[in-house]
Amino acid sequence: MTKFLTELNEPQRQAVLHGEGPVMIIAGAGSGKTRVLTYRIAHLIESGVDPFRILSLTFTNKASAEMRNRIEREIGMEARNIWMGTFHSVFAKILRIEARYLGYTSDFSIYDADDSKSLIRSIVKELGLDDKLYKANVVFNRISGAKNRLVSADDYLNNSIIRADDDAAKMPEIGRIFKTYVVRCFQANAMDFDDLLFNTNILFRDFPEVLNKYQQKFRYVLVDEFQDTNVSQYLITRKLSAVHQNICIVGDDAQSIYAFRGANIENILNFERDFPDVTVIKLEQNYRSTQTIVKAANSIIQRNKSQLKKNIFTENQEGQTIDVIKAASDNEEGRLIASSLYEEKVQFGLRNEDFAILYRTNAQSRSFEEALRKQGIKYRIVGGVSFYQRKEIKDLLSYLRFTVNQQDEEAFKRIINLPKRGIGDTTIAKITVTAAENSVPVWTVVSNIHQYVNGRSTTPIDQFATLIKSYRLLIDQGKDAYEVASHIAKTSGLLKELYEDKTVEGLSRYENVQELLNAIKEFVDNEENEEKNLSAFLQSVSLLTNADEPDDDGDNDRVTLMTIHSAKGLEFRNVYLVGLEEDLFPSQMMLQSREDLEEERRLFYVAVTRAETKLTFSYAESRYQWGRIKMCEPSRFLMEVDQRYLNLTKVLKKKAEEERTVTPVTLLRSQRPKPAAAANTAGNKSTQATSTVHTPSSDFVPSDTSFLEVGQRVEHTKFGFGKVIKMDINGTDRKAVIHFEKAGEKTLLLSFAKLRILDK
DNA sequence: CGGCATTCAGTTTTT
DNA sequence: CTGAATGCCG
Repeated sequence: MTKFLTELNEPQRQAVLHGEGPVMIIAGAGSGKTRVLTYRIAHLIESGVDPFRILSLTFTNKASAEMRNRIEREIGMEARNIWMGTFHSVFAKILRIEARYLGYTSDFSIYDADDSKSLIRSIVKELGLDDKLYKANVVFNRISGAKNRLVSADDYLNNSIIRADDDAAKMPEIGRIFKTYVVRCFQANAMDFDDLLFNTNILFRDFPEVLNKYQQKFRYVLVDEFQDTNVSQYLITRKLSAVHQNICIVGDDAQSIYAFRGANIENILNFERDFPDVTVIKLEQNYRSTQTIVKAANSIIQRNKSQLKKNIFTENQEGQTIDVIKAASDNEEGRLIASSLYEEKVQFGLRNEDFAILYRTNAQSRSFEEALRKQGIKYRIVGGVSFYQRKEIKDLLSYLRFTVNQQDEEAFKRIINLPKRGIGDTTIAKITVTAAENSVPVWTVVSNIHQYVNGRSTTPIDQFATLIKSYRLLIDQGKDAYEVASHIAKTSGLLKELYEDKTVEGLSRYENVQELLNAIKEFVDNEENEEKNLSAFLQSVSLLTNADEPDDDGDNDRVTLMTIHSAKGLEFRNVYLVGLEEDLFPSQMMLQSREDLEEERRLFYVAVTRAETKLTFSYAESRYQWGRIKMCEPSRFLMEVDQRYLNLTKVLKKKAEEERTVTPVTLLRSQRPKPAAAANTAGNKSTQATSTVHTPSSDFVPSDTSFLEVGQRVEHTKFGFGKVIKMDINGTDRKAVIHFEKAGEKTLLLSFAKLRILDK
């Protein structure tokens, strides 16, 4: 026990050894937070606390698995018994146990975002509202936001401020949709992600005996990544620790990047108010990164107005400056990064797993995949389209879900006519509407179809009902998840349909379904799982996320490609932070307010602080999007970093290769002429040439997104006016052939930095 | 009802 | 460009 205490610095030791009472640990990036949490839990258990009475909440399954492993290494198998997991998984578990209090059964389904949106779409249609106006995405976000603030549908309808807001957005009926949505979820015996937290709050609010049970049970509550909790989550933890007062929260306000999901930095402030005798410990020494990286990171984050005061420092070496790579296109960016990575690997004898490529959006992975594959560098993508989101997987899972929970309307809608059995949209709508009108689950209508729909061809529906009943029987006979699932896959016709599809995609879909069946087999064979039934499997699977997928083979020496969001909590020797272009990062959609910009800046901070030894930035001047080329400007964040820590040599080197169409290297932004002025210039040679006024970034006025396409009139600072006559967008790189009037000849342009797009 | 053609919107990040 | 949603016809 004492052995690891010597490895710790003073505040770390204090955090580990802190006994009873609330404690808040403000842990800067790279300050050994996970180690402190691990040791703290190990210490608690070694000093006699029953692992069953420790609740440890994290944000990702990965983080919790990681911590469990590390604790196991310290104290052995007892670690298994700690209540440890994500908020969603832990409270889903509790809700299963206590489901009857809320009128649910323990077999309730969990709706993912797709299910929720699909339900919202049906409701909008049923209420006769305009689906152009009430977009599923928007409505879903409103509802989700409300639930995360613990605003129920009734509260929503009664709140004049919210209603005024909706009226202003010309969507006065959102409250009604919300209300209907809640009723329908309940009838379907289903909860969405937000309900898992919302309903836990309801459970603890309305049933004090249940709350008391868990308050007594959990003597110690620990919350990691506290800066990312929303109100709903905070209230749960506050209630749970109200008796013992042993709550330990760990977080870093500078790394709060989930405000879009309802995370609330104010929770940290609320915490000090709600637990006045809290001990605050700050971990400020960074053990991860070089001086340069830490200082660069500080220079970024200090621009944010809202932040807790702390001083992150390191005693590590100074290290290299941050390379900046400029590429003409997203494909070139891929190639430059791949070759830089290769050089670095050879020069320093590194392994693939020492590298990470981080980007803002999942869609950016493509060019890096291509380039790495060409270089023969193995990589792994975290995120993207999740295995469990694939159509064929969701289809089989829907069969399983519906067999377990026959009230599950969304699962029903997926499978009722799959494979085709002659039941069309009209019939399906009739069934769901009838169910809603009579306030009964869909299954009641389906299994008694003659009572509800008279006349024609109800036979396919009867057959479907019989089929499901036969599946249900297997569960009631006590068959395990694998037995039931493989029987369903074989007899439902799903597998057969895929098997007969001999296209490449069809083959891979077939394999995917087999893979799911394998996963179920593994689940059943796993000794650690007490329950082997289908319900237990579905429960475990519904909260998995794309970051939790197993590595496909044993080869872990791979470069990691992922979004910055998924990189939180991780560290790599070398980090490439790519796609540093205005509107992409910071995201255009984020630039509504100062708070939004600050969140993007924290995201940038998170990315930078993932790097241990070497950091490289890159950006592209043009990007392929929706079959067109989009011009890009360097991100304002590149200019916000203290320039002393940047190394622009790579940019300069590129300049030599790139010949005639090169932008100045200085990280200044060229101001775009106002659209009105641009219209006048079009086709008028006598107008003065493009004035590229260089101004500091703070003066930057966001321009309209500009696109290049065939027929587009353009102006180049050197070649004058021109017109795009051909675009090669299928090759490895995008090229545009442009006819310039002044030059009198066709010119192949690879770089578009000095090209101005004129209005049509 | 099912199949085919056409239109249209969409890419922020994740539990 | 792609995938989803809509519309039309047999």
